Formats: sequence, C-alpha cells, structure tokens
Amino acid sequence: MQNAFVEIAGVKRSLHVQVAREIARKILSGEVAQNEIIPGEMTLCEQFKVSRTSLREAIKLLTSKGLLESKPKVGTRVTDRENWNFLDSQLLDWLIDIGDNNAVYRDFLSLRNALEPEAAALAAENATAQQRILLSATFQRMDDISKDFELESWTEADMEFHRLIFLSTGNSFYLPFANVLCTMFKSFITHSSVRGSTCINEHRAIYSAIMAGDSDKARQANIDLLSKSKRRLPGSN
Amino acid sequence: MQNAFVEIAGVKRSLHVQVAREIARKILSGEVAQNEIIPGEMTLCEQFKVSRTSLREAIKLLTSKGLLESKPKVGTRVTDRENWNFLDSQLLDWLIDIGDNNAVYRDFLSLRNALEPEAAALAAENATAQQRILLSATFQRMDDISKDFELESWTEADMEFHRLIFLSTGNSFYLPFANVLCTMFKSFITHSSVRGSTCINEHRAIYSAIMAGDSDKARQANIDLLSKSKRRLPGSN
DNA sequence: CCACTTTATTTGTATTACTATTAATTCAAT
DNA sequence: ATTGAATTAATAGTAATACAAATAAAGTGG
Repeated sequence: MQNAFVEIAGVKRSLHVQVAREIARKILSGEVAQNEIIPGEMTLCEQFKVSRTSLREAIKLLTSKGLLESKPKVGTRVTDRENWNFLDSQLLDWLIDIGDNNAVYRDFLSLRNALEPEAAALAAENATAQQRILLSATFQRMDDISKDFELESWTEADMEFHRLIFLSTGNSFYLPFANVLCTMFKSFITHSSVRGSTCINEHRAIYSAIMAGDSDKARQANIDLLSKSKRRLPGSN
Repeated sequence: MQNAFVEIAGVKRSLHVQVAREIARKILSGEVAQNEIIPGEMTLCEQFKVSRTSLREAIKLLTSKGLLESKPKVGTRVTDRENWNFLDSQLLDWLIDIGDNNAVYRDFLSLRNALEPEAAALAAENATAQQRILLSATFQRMDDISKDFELESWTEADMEFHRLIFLSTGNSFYLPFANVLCTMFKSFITHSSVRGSTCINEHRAIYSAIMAGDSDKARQANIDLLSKSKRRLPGSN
C-alpha cells in the first residue's frame, strides 16, 4: 500500500497526480505518439504500482485536459495535439518540466503581444473599484522596488501587475491567462532567465491610463512596453 | 446499480460525466457560491445515487478544470472564479447550457477581436503545405456555398475556415481557441442566431493573404472582417 | 497561556467483484 | 461468395468495502 501523499520538490502530491504527471510527460515529450493506444489499465497499474482507482483518476485528469480519450473495448488513446489544452497551467507546468522551453517562451510571448494590449484596454474600461485599489498597491510596490532593484521581488510584483490586468478585463475568457502568465513567470525565476531593467516608466504609462479609464492610451502603452522588452525576454535571443 | 452509459440528447455519457455536469452547472450558475464547501463525498453519493468511485472521478474532472479543490478533513471547496478554465470546451458547453449566453457571446467576440488578426498573420507565415491545402479546400467550399446560400452548411464551412487559421499559426497556445471557436459556432447553430450575409469577399482577402504569406495583409483583412460582421454577430445587439 | 498530544472527520488509496460497451468473430441465410 | 445477424471476448465503467493518511479541532499537561 502506498502513502497517500509523497513529497516532491517541497510539494505534497497525491498518487493519481504523480501518475498523471508521468503519463503526461510521455505524451508531451512525444515518447508516446499521437493517436497511439496506451497500455490497458491493468498493465499500467502494474507498471506504476498503484491501484486501478488511482490510475483511473489519473486518466480522468488527463482526459479532461484533452490528452486522452477512452472507449470500452478499444482502450485509451492519445488524442491529436490540437486537442491538448495548452492554456491549462498544470499542463503548462508539465510541459516546462520537459525542458526545450525556448519554443514555449517564444510562443507565449507571441500570445502576450496579441492579448495584453487589448486586455489593458478592457481593464481601463471595466476594472472595478476594488481591482483599481489592488492595481494601485501593486504598482506602488513596483515603483518602490525599481528604485532599489532586487530581481526576485521585482519579478513577483511585475507578474502580479500583469495578472491583475487580465483579471480586471471583466471578460471571463481572459481569466485563464492570468494563471498561465503566473506559471510562466515562475518558470522564468526558477530557470533564472535574467531580465535587465524594469521598464518602470512604460509600466507607469499603462497604470495611469487604466486608472484614467483611457482604453486607447492603455492599449498603446502596453504595446510600447512589449516592443521595448522584446529584446530581453526569454526565447528571443 | 446504474447503467454504464445513459443516453442524453442523443449522446451517450458515462455516469461520472453526468455527475460532473450537474455539479458544474450548479457552480457556473452560482447556485453554490465561490469558496463554499460542497457536501462530503458520502452525502453526494446518496444525492446522486452513484458509487464513491464514480463521484470521485467526477470531482477529479472538475478539479482539473479549476472548479474544485479537495483537502482531507476540510472537504471539497469551490474555487475562485478566476481559476475556472473558461477556455476548456467542455466547461464552455456547460456554461452555454445554463442560458444567459449574451454575455458569453459578447466576451468571446471581444477575444476574437484580439486574437484572430494576429492568428491570421501567424498563419500567413507558418502554415504548412498540408494546412494550406486544407485551407484552400475549405475556402473553395465557402465560395461555392456563398453563391447558393444555405445557413447550416455555410456556418460549418465558416467555422472550419477560422478553425484552420488557429491550427496553422504554428503556436501551441493558439490551438485551444480552435476548439472553443467550434463550441461557440455550434451553439450559434442550435440557438439559431441567424447571421445575415457571408462576407465572402472579406474572407477571400484573408485567404489570399495567408496563401501569399503576407502577414500584414492577413492581419488587416481579418480586422476588416471582424469590424464588418460586428453588427450581425450574436451578443452585439 | 502556550506547546504538545489525542481524537475525530474527511479525503486518499487499495482490492475485488461485477456490468456495459463494442470490436472482432462466427455462422447462417441469401 | 456476400451479407448480416448472433455470439464472443476484451476493455473500460461502476459498485462496495476496508483501511490509511492528513489535518482541524478538542483536549491535556506544563
């Protein structure tokens, strides 16, 4: 019998999550091909040394992220890549763990280019009073840190700032990006892709425009920030 | 004992999916509040008349979409809305089923405005040979249908066209939108939000620009399409 | 009043048995 | 020989029960 939780990298994970992670790794890395039928449940149980209960919960997890598809008699099949939910932060975590992150960083930067200016514009129009308070506090922190720079705390505040913008759009479909953004930033930290300066003035421009409710100015300010920081972001060198 | 599959609206669903759907409905509709602890597993088993196995698989499904969070001794909690993965097509299906779709359509249109022009630009640069073939075939179909208009087949071709653009970006993070788009289009059909004309010329402009590899022109053509069709899309009136 | 221990509750895991679905096979009728 | 309905077998789906682990809360000793 297995322990309910095993500590991995300081985080306790239940068994079925560990199993799911291991299977996901094999799928995402291409070790098992798309459309391939993975071994039957009994085989996998023996392979991972877990009960069928846990294994099935693991498979349900992966199924719901679009990686697998089960049918009686035929088995469990790896789906086409186009069905994988890359905007799921857990999946993204697994993807980053594999390594080969330059492509991931590059693709994500491309997505930010499309989304953040529009998100900033929406936030300028729709941010609630409470969200404006949070944004103010966070920008204040950025401003302070920029004067006495320290990488880790800056990155944390920077992340929170952009996260809040997504949450302030008032658009449900922008919410998932907040978490994806955090996952990426945390990866930047642990993989220590050092970033040069803070672009505090560009951030201030975004902040001011949002607080003023000027969506056009917010959009443009975000475009300016992205184009200025392009050279220093991971994946662009 | 329950049947393994029950037919609902012509589709066979396993028990744990039915249970998950029912719980998801309550969460998404706000019937159970955010941060609320839902009843214990045993209670829910009795309530839904299913075994703990199935119930737990249902909960795993919802957990992986960010709706729930379980901890021993404390129970299973509904998470904050900002953790809900709105870009999961199954979750979106459930959301649409609730009704009150005008906000959903409006938010989605806003997202399309941010993403599709950039997706078209990326597709112009990165579409593979095979993807160009598929795109050609699909546009051909659109062109044919536009001359002898029939709503359902047009919507289907229109959907496939925009779906292919997302798939042709060569950017993993754009892939999930393809499925979300399809879910939305299918909802348009069943909820019969009639759309006026085909905008075939605007579509042709996008198609030609992508085939020519002209990313700037593709982006602009997509912007033109969106601004022209804005008036007629659901949620904008 | 604080730190430590115990307890009770809830989720996590394991095991086994059985059911439902469906691909593949068999076999009869045409 | 071809078709098509019935049978078989393999695999996922469901159920029931037992026990382990985690942890909030209550209790205990200093």
